[in-house]
Amino acid sequence: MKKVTARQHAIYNYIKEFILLNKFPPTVREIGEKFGIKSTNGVRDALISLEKKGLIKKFSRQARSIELLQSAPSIATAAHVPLIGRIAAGTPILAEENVEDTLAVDKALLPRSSQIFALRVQGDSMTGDGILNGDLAIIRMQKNAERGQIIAAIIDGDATLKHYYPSENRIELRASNGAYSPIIIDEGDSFSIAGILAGVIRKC
Amino acid sequence: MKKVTARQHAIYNYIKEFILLNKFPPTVREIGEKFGIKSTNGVRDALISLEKKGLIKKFSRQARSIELLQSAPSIATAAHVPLIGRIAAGTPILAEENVEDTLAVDKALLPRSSQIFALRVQGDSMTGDGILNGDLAIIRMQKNAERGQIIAAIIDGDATLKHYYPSENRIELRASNGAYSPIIIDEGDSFSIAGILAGVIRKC
DNA sequence: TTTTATCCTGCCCTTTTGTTCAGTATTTTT
DNA sequence: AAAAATACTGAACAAAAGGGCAGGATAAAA
Repeated sequence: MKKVTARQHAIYNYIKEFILLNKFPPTVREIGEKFGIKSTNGVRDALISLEKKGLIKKFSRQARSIELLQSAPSIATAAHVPLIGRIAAGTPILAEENVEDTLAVDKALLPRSSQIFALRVQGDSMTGDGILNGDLAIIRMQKNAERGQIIAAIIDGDATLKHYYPSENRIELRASNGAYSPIIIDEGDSFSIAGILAGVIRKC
Repeated sequence: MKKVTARQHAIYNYIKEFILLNKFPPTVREIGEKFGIKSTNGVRDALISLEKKGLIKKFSRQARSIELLQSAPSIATAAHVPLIGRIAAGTPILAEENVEDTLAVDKALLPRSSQIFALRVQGDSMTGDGILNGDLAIIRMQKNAERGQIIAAIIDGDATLKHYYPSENRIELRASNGAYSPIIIDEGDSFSIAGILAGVIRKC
């Protein structure tokens, strides 16, 4: 029980191709037919070997239950995040009516274990941070932020990106483009933090 | 036979989840068990409806052979582009030894029907265009460019992003950060256009 | 109201499919 | 050389799984 033999590898590859083509794994007999193995037990031996070597997983007595272990890379790398358009008054951000579309993003670019959404940037107030008009901002949902971080702020139902500078009794939201003056949020104003900036995606 | 009923949708969703979890579709009985349907025929009716409505495909008399049709978006919206590290001398850009990783990108962000790769931006010479150090630049492969476009240029095996300004007997590659002077390429210098900028992805 | 579709039960049948047992020949390890 | 793993045949078995028939109760559409 050392290496994967050529035969075993061929069988493994066939299973892989079969799944790619059919979306479900082949039966023992289908494999046997492909390789001219007349006894189901011949295939069985190969499958047991492949399982011992950690290439596949079989679920006992279940039809078409071969699972490939080594080769998971295909789909797993992309996550789908909702693209938020306008935020309807009184609705949570991720409410269905706010979702304009979904966007595939590589998981490596996202923080794990938190809710994420995307927002289309309007205006050039954040060009100083390399965020241009029309960019998609990836936002990690959270209710609080640290001083200076770039946050997605909800002001009167509109979402904007700004640097967060809180003080005693008011919050200052600063742009990174010198042409814009800070927005001052006083107590009682309609304001909330939707999340903090986790990434930017641009189509040129 | 019009809309998908709530029940049918629930069953469809269960199949979807099951596949996600197990990598292979459930049996008729497994579905029935989940929903408290005691007769396989109860499930069968639902599956026949779902098939009529084009949501699934069943292969007759084959175990675990339900295939989801509508829910292709999960894969279809993402494309995998190679992330190019250093470009080994004399190799084509997409040669395997140059590929550092692969990156999932939403197809909507990519130009169709052309070869695409990604490049990690080194340095801050293009901050004027909102391209920061460490950003991933999405490049559409092509050998020529128009004046002023942002290109990925290969100079002595290294790839850089610059604005392309050709003239009679030399090429000027301009940065968009004022602190950098243009690079002048004379005839005979090792230079080639790898492609033009098609997008930017940043992780904050 | 009549028809059609949905969503079931219950029972039975047939096919599909995984498993097991008893061997055999060959190759690889130890 | 002996032991272990590979790579099968062949037959038989039992469980798993899909399909069919005969309804029934509701709900939705015509």
